[in-house]
Amino acid sequence: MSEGVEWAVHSCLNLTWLPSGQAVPAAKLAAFYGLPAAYLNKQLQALARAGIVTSTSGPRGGFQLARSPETITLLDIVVAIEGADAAFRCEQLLKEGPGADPTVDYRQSCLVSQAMSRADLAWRKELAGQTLAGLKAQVEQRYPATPGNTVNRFTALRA
Amino acid sequence: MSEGVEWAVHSCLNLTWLPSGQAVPAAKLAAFYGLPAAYLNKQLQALARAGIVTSTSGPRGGFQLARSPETITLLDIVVAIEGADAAFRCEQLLKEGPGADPTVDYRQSCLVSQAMSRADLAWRKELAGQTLAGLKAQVEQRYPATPGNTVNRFTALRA
DNA sequence: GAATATGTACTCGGATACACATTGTCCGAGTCGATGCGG
DNA sequence: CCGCATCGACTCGGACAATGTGTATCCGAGTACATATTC
Repeated sequence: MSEGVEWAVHSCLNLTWLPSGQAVPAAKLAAFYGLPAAYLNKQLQALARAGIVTSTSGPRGGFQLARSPETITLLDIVVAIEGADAAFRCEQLLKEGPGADPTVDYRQSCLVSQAMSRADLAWRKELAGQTLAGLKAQVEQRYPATPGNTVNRFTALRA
Repeated sequence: MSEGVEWAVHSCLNLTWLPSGQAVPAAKLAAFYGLPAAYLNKQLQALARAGIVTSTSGPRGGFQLARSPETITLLDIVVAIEGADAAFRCEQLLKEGPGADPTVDYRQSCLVSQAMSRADLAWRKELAGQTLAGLKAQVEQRYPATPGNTVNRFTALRA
């Protein structure tokens, strides 16, 4: 899986602690973890295309969450970065096998493909069950200093 | 995910229908689906290293299942080809964040990492629940002609 | 003093290189079976 | 006829290229703010 997923999730989480309506430039989100700014920008663009964040140009511009953290799941973020395709893609080998029917879509009927799809579905279900708001709550309960630390660092980067 | 996984699963499944003790060369397993022989051979080597199949050199040599299909899961095959690493690998971004503790292993304590691990675990659990024997039984029930067709094609390839 | 035109700095966005992993190919080491020879 | 040495063909195994995807970077288009100018 692409490394950008991790960056995107942590960056979105950081955005949840900032006052609503405030945009943060990619450069600051990147500096927060010492990441390459231009490349993180690319990932944020993907999040913007997926409707997870909104982007604003010019001074005082940047990125902010497009909707409430309760409505953003980890799956949303992963799909935005990695694409919607399943990890296992059936190439329909059975089309070349004995007793093959050219009219059949083996992505549906192949039992191997079905088993892989079930696993993929279980994975997606687990990710879809975690919202950004839920994650935020967990962090705040376990590490109460995090929200304050985060805001402080962002203001410090303002220099 | 690597395409070799699909090839490996189908090839292993084909092996379950052949008489026990009979080795099949990689060239025939590849010809069965019209795959590049040398590259499939590479994947079969990985299965051999993982103890899923055994390899025999020389005439009448080839590959055969190393153990009973009841003891071979889809997860075993996927791990043999793809490696044991999880799809999401935590790079411990939090080490660069505010309030970071250098002695902490954030692959364990980071809640993002934990959520991703749970999803990965659900995926693995689903794959581990499917044995080669179970898959074989499903195919035989739904497509009773498959075992015969498979053996016939392999003997035809003997020419 | 207020409104407006202008300049400037800042931000995203896409186009452009680089690196690595996956995919694909090839040839050599080893092994088994067949064959021919000798007993 | 039987046993054995030799030969040959077949198979895996790892080393060697080609390709595609992910990673990283740079520069241009657009925007909002601040400033200077004019009424």
